[in-house]
Amino acid sequence: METHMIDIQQALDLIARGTDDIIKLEELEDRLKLGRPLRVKVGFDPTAPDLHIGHTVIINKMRQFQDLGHTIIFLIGDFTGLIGDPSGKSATRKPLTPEQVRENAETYAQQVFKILDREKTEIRFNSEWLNELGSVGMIHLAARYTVARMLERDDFEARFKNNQPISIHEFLYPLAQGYDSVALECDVEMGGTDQKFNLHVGRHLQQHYGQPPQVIITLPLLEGLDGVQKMSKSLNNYVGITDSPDEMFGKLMSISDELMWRYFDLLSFRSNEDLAALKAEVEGGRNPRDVKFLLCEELIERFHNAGAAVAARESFIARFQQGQMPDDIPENTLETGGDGIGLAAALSQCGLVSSNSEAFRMIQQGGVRIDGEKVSDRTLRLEAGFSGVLQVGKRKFCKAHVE
RNA sequence: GGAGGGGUACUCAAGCGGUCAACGAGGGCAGACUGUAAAUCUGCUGGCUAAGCCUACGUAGGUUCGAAUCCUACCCCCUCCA
Repeated sequence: METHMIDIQQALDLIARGTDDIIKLEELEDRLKLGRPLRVKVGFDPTAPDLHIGHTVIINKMRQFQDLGHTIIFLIGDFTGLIGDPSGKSATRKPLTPEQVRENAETYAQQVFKILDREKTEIRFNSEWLNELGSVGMIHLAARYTVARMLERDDFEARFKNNQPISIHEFLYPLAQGYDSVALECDVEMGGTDQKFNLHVGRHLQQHYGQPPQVIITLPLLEGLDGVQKMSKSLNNYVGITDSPDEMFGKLMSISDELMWRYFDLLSFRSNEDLAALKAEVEGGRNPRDVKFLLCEELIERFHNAGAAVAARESFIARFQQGQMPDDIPENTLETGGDGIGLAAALSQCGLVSSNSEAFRMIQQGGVRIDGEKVSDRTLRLEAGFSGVLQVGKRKFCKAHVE
């Protein structure tokens, strides 16, 4: 491969865009000058195969590396998954069976190749070499790091100071992850900003094993729809990349104006000049809603297609600006043996509320409608032969038939 | 091994014999306003055959007219000392 100085500078600029930190930039430059495809590792947890747009921040970056001719190692942490990344959460993970891991990996692949180039992606599992390592190997590995250094890690330090428990095995997580870099002879490892410590351990271990230390690149974590906590499925503040176009549109429209710009920065492929222009327009009086439409459409186009994006926008406008009912209302037939059914029970059976008690509450609060008409009588019965659209709140609908 | 602290609803966190289906905060849901935004205001936030009843404060018993609150045993968690 012919490489020229100018190409390298361009590559560096592209890689650096949107990153949080690169350690070290000079080393990255040196590696690029080698003129061979670099081995770039990114690790994923095997327990959460449903990717959301927060994950795509890094996946986009992976794609950029591929476009520059480098090799992406999509590492599935099936071994480290037994430990669970100690960052933040304390829930213990249930070990997955090899079949589950394989299934999850397959799901990952389907989703991730909407962005990545399959030809330039190596999918690996870290149980491959970590099982091999054995207890003796693990002890040797553990001997490469000190407790004091381990406690430098922010979340360990905080927990230690606050008398929160830290289990010994949690120390093994960064070591195992770091060893992955040794086993794979990585040139670069990328991760979220919360991964910085783990990535550093990789550098450290590689040096012990006589390898040049990997360059580490951290990327910002995308905030969830609430704009505060990081996007995650468990917090239910995410947009899944397999969400339907309508879902994506609705969820993305619900983010705050401020957050919208963050999403543009991290998710949009628009140029910086483009974004600056949009910002200026909004400041000049353009309705931010319409700019948010652009964001929605770009992302839906990416994960579905252009037609779906337009359709989603139109259905959004019809439904929420003009108050029309959606076309795809689920239907439900309620068997009552001809006696009719109480409204609360009907709502509950249609799955619009989780219990009769909740149904009563919703009725009391004026959140229930039948065919668009607000209902306030909690004792209302739907007689046999009834057929109509039950609605709870603004977005839950069900077409019910009573028999 | 010793000493101490703790286990309360989705989460955090009060309560420490009745007025506790359990303060407060966060989250969530609903209503108003709207751009399904933010902000703000209001209400709700265990279940049921629903003005009544049932199940809930780590588990199992006990004391009491009455317990989340007292007693006993057990389980689990944390800290400190060894």
